Amino acid sequence: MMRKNITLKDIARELEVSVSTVSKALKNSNEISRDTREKIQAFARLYNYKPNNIAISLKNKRTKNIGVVIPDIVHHFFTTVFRGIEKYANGKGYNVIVCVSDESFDKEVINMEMLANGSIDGFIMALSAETQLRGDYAHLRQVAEQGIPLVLFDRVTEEVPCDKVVINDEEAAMQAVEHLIRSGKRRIALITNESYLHVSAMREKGYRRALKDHGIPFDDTLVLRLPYQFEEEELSRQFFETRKFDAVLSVNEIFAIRGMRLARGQGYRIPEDISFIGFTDGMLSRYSIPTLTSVAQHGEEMGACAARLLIGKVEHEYDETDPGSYRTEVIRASLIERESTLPGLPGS
Amino acid sequence: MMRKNITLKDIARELEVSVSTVSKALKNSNEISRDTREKIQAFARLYNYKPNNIAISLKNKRTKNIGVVIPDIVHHFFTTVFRGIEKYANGKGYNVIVCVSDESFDKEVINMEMLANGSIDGFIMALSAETQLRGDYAHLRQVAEQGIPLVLFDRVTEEVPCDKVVINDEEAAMQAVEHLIRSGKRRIALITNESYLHVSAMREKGYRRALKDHGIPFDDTLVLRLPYQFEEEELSRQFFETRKFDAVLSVNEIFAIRGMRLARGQGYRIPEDISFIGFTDGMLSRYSIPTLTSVAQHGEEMGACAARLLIGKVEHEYDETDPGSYRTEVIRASLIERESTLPGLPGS
DNA sequence: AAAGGGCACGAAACCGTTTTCGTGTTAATA
DNA sequence: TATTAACACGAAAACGGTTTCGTGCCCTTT
Repeated sequence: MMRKNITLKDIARELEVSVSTVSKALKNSNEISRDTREKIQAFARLYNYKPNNIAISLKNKRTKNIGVVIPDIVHHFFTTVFRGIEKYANGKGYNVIVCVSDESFDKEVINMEMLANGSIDGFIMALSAETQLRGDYAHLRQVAEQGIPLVLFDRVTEEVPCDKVVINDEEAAMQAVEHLIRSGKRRIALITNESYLHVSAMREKGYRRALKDHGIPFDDTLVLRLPYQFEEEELSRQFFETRKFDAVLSVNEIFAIRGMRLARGQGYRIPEDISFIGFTDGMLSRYSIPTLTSVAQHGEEMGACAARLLIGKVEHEYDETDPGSYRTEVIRASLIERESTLPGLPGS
Repeated sequence: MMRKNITLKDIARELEVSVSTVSKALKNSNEISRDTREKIQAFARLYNYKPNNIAISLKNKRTKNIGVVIPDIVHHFFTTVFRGIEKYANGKGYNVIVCVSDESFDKEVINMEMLANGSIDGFIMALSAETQLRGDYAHLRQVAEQGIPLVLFDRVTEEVPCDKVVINDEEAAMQAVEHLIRSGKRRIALITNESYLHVSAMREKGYRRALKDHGIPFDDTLVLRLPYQFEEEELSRQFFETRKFDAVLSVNEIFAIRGMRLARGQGYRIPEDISFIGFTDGMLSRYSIPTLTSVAQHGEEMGACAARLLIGKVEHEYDETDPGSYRTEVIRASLIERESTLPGLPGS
């Protein structure tokens, strides 16, 4: 006895009034007499009337959906951001459609096209690695031209004019390195990925600047560049065996954790012999042995911020050709000190 | 110069034909002459015509969206399942709308109602803790009555007739305990959460059965029940200080990792003095020290299976009053052996 | 030459709302 | 009593498609 959802027309027929009357009555329009209103509302309640979202969307060209396109969902940072987005959006009555680009340019394009034809009111995205590598942002510009608001977070590019939410990567890396220097370390290694990721480049920049500011020469042999999320044990092993350093800054959590394991395996004490700091304060940092000092990115805050910017654009008019109407919000990272570093000197 | 998306009507006006002709031409209907078809198609391509998804949804009462309601998104297992759902659904041309219930009954209800009015073609859900605690499934039944297909995974209930995807929790727990027993352990502790979660209850059942099958008496003092995701260090500490055991089975990863840390803190060697096995094979299991033997739940497979079942129901007629039309798929868990357990005796 | 049959296209209904613009009735005003 | 305003409601268009059912025209057939 599957009772299909009841429509305005059904109510109108049953109560022998017109659909327009029903529609108005349900919105409590005082164009309709008190009597009729109450009768219609009672009937609607009785039969559990719920307006059809699709029809409403078609009518007012607003779906109350926002599209989120991210490179990966099984990833602590992205899910944290997503939580922030979802919470804020839900509070504003929006639903969230997620598409995963899997770090692939093509999937990113396809996903955006699927959604850009009426399914959503705006996009929140982090660019896939491949997209950043190719530097092809035509699909983003096209969406912008259609008048669909777009907010980029974390994995952003300067080549597309839109709202952005980033962390102060360069500064955060600097501060992390300075923290190491203050605790007496001088030979500081960097573990990063092949640098087509904008964020990695920024972090490396901060790393170099901190060294320079403290008169420590940059040594390229102390930089280990690993393929993205590829378990290249051999490269790392060699690095830890042949290079001498007393601290490590890693652009992500995994590389740091794997580094710590290798270092311990080779008999180093952490943090006495080698200190470690990683970016992305996830589960691993909190539960590793030793626990990992890390740069917290406040993903939930980023997500909420991105959603706020997007919904602002969706609900209010703006001139999308005016670069001045776009904001870039910086969510400041903070260093969470744990066992993998020595405390800095007091008074700093 | 925001050029809005072009519509059938625009094309029709420009080419001086009717909308129906345009519609048919674009679908390559041979009701339309070759000439006209080509002209219209060329024009459409030139102006980058894309049909409006919302209009299509309204017309054929199919949104090609599926709704996923899960208790938490910053959670390795759920995101893994989600990835499976997303991949399969995307392959079939579906988009996925995610709502997070935050383990709250009310949010679960509200989210479902938001989506049930035309936004989606079907639901995939894992029940919130609070919903299971209350045992109130009216919102699920209501959705089913509306003819909206529903698939439950992992956090399921027998009280709602629908498709389900579960793991063989009881059996997997049994096998884990047997693995411990085979490696010579006899006093096996269980760390679980307050058992209104169906899965936890099942795992405890398997734990008990394994003990019984091997003639080991069940000892209630060896069961530690922790509040859900609540960092109750004191309870755990007491447990590890006052009870004597040589192995631990934990219903999740976190409890196991925290247990290992406590045990090591008290001078126990792992796995020689105490072995550990945890459920949910996530990041922590792979990177902890020692690495944690764990029961892998194959989340991605579960997700794909759930999506397959759902889309099957969405696209084909079925009798929702016939219990025989519902399937329960069991995805078998597998034990991943790592450093936290001794290998079982050979030949087993 | 009349009948029949394709062919190529258009009109219109429909999906479920919202919203504008009448319009008939009643009550208040001049 | 005639005018007008307020009131309560309905008709119809609109959102952007799909689909059914005509229908006019031309060509073939008897």
